Amino acid sequence: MSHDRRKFSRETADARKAALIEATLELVAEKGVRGSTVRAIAERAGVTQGLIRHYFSSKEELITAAYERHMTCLTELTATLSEVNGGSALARLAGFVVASLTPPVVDARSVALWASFLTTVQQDPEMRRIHAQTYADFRGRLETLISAALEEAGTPAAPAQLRQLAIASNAVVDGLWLEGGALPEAFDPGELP
Amino acid sequence: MSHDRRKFSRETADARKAALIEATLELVAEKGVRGSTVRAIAERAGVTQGLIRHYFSSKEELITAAYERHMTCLTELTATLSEVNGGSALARLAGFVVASLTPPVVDARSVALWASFLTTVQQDPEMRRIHAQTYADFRGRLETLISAALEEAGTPAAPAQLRQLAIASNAVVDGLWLEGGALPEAFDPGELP
DNA sequence: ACGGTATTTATACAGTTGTATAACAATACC
DNA sequence: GGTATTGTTATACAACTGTATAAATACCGT
Repeated sequence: MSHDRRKFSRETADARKAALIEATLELVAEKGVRGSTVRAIAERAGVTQGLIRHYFSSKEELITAAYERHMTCLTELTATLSEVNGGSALARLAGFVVASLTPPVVDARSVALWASFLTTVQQDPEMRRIHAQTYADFRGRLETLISAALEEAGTPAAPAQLRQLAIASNAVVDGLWLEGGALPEAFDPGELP
Repeated sequence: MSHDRRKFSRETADARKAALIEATLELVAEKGVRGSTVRAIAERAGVTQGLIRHYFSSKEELITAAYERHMTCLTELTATLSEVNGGSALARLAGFVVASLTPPVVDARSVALWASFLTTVQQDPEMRRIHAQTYADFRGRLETLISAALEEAGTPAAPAQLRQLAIASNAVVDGLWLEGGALPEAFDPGELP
């Protein structure tokens, strides 16, 4: 009568962590951070709940890792998508902006994740750190591209001005990204960029 | 040794409900819906947890009521603020849009609430209903103002076109509102409108 | 002043949650 | 093939959460 012990196969640490993180992101997008229980996450990843603690020392650490993965994936995705149109510095800058305002970067799930993580970011210092770091990375890439484009145009800018330009561009892109993801039906394809 | 029973004063049903709803909104903005426990809400409202069930049949009903209150307050606030500049229909329309894109309507807490409620709205039919209703109300006011402004300009529009105009305006306002509240430091005062 | 009412508090309870630990078994290694 | 390693499961536990109910007390009408 004792329950049969469930079959399983061993996976590499990286594969398991990735599966757990992906399951976490799916669930957080649907139910929020507090609604994503370790049991539900484990079930979606196809494992039992105890395994989470084998790879992450706490739920908080898993959430943190998932947030970091999501954010870095977003900027890497836009960077990769923008690389296809090489050519002039201006074209590369334009490609980066367009990529960041086009699916799959602009995406309802990503905005749902943004919303779900917002509260946690406001309250947890480690989440704040990751937020600041990933934003700085994205803005840094933007700044580099802007700098190259301005030099190419023969109108190079001072570092302080560059920084301001990057901040402003980042704000516009962020806002439009949020808007596009939150109200997907409100825009024709290509209208956002 | 038995704990002294805490003193209390009776309040009207409306006052208590309002206090409980305000406490709920504060907490939801800080900790999210699931992070806002009935005990924490009651404590912030200065009562004990049992009282919540005396005025709301469940936590879900309280959350629902708080969401509805927040949304209707937002549109009533913009409507009130826009009424000061009466005059031409165009001026009233402009006032409405400007009010919806200016503090205190544009506000970090409101966006935090938007984010916190998003997951619940996606999952709970009653929350969805309230969402649809309050959005329809806001867009309806917008449509009325647009209609009046167009008639005033001598270029009245057909109902179908009016509807489309209202939808588009609503999307732009929503997006900018979200942007202004989420990235408050990114804009100079008055830049958003 | 005083009893009745119903607002408010206090307490209890079952289900869920994150965490901790022991038991088991899939795989690598010899 | 047998065995050690450790990835994985199963189980336990205390804290927390929403809900339910009984007891108490502030206030209104008389």
